[in-house]
Amino acid sequence: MNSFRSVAKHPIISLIDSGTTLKELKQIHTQLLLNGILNEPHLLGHFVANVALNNPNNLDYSNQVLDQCDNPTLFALNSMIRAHSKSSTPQHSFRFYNTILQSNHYLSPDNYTFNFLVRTCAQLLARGTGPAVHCALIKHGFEHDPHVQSGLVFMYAELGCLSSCHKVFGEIPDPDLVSQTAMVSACAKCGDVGFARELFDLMPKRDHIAWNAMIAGYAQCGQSREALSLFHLMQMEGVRISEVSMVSVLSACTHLGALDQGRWAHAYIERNKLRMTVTLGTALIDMYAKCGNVNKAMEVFWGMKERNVYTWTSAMGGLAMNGFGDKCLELFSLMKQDDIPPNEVTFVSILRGCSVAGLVEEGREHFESMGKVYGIEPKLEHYGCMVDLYGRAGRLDEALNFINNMPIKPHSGAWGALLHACRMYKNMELGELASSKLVELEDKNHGAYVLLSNMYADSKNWDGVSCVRETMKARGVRKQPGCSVIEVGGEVHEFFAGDKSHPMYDEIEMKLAEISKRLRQAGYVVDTNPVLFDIEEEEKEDALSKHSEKVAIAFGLITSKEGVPIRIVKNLRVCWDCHEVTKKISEIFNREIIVRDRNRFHHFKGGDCSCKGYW
DNA sequence: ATAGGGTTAG
Repeated sequence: MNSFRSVAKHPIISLIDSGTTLKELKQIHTQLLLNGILNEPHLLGHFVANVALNNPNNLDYSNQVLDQCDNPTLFALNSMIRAHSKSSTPQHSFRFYNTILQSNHYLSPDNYTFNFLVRTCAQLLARGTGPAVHCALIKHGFEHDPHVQSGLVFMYAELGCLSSCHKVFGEIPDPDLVSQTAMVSACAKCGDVGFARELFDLMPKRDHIAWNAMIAGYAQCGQSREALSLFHLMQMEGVRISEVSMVSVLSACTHLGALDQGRWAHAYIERNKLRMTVTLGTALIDMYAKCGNVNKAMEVFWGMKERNVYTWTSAMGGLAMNGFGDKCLELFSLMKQDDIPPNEVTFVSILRGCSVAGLVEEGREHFESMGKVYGIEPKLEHYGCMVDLYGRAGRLDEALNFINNMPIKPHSGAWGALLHACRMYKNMELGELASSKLVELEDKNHGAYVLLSNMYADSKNWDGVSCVRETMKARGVRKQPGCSVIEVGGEVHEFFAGDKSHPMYDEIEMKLAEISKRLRQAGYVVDTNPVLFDIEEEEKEDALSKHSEKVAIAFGLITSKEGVPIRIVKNLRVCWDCHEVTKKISEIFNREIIVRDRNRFHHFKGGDCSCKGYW
């Protein structure tokens, strides 16, 4: 019917285009060889491009085909650079670039070549090569090509060079929607979300991609509330909402611990039949797991048709964070059966799983296997996990020994993990060492001081406590204010320690008094040790009852119905007393309380906590 | 015959 619109295609081109998988393309290749057709450079170029672009993760075959050709076309070589720029081996792009350069002017790179090459550099995070490619493309006269320009903005953003982004963008005489969006995204990626917003507001036209870029920018900078409110504005303006928008929305909910809004987002996705991509599924898993609903996270996980390394790693990390170390390791076995190769992030999840399950030997084996089996060099994070693994198991000497034998300089994370273990296992001597090492590395690390002071307080060494206090004062180190958030009725309420500004504060105070009373009636004695400073007992009891999570829990008890779990997200680790008190509250008020602290989850129920006393 | 902007795990 619409044949009048179709353009006559070369029959061989049609044949080549009919194949997408390697198997199909190999059959087509045989056919073409038999007919001697591949001597025609244009057709060979088209074939190579088709093979490479349809199979960016398996480029051996396209390489072989290209090798059979004496004089590959620029089109074929550009296609190879393009395919490699998106592959797991982007560095090979340069081989084809060199082929072009060494062809004795038979070929010369064009705007396509440089556009793909710039994207390769972005992918590689090539801080040295990126600017060199930029120089080369200027020499060849392509710096004013709009595709190349937006590519450069993208590349410099990936390299974290915001000033170069500004320079390139500033030289675009009349930036269009696409380059403006690239710049919005670049500024946000480099942390200047304020400027990104200014640009966004100044854009004469904004399509749904521009909105997505801005919302993602807020989400990536940790400005989750702004991300959500901009999303609501987007809805009101009637802009098209896609699965890409929802990934950022879910990410914002994850960081806020806003389970209700996350559930709403999930329902929205289903109601509007948005495409359940791997990325979106992974964002859902992460949201449910980090909002404390690990069962739902796994339900989504098992429901997915396709899973990539992000999906597996998120699910494993979620299980570990919620205390299901054994389940995390089971999942790793299945991941291997599925032939998904783990990466360095996966090993962070694995080691955390071993740590919460107390599986020291197994953790050590996984750590060893990183380099030996997978060719992944352990990084600082992994060393930190290992110290935590030994420390949590109470094997403090081995933890110290591990630190002392690290091939790279131990970072604050390693000493911090040791210090934490020292507090849990009350090893003052090692704790003092770990704390001093931590301070040596970061003299403003408040955790180093607070933990040490708490250790002194644990052993009633009040001189030690005041000594730490003096040092902190002298060095201008301030304790990070504790902050807990709780979502009620789709709204996120924030409580800072000691802050009385909440409109319902009087009611909260009454609830806190009731909690204290019922705890005392149940025979619970408030432990005054964890307070940082040596203050009067009376005040201590009061100060303790004002830790932000207790205020949030009191608020939760007032505002939510019986039987509904109370979910809190805290910016610091839970203190010992709050942990004990929350256990008791969960029993006395018969309420499940789920606290996500800086490190992991605590599911309090019936007087017990899922962390079993170690966190 | 090829190209540009938005999304996930530590």
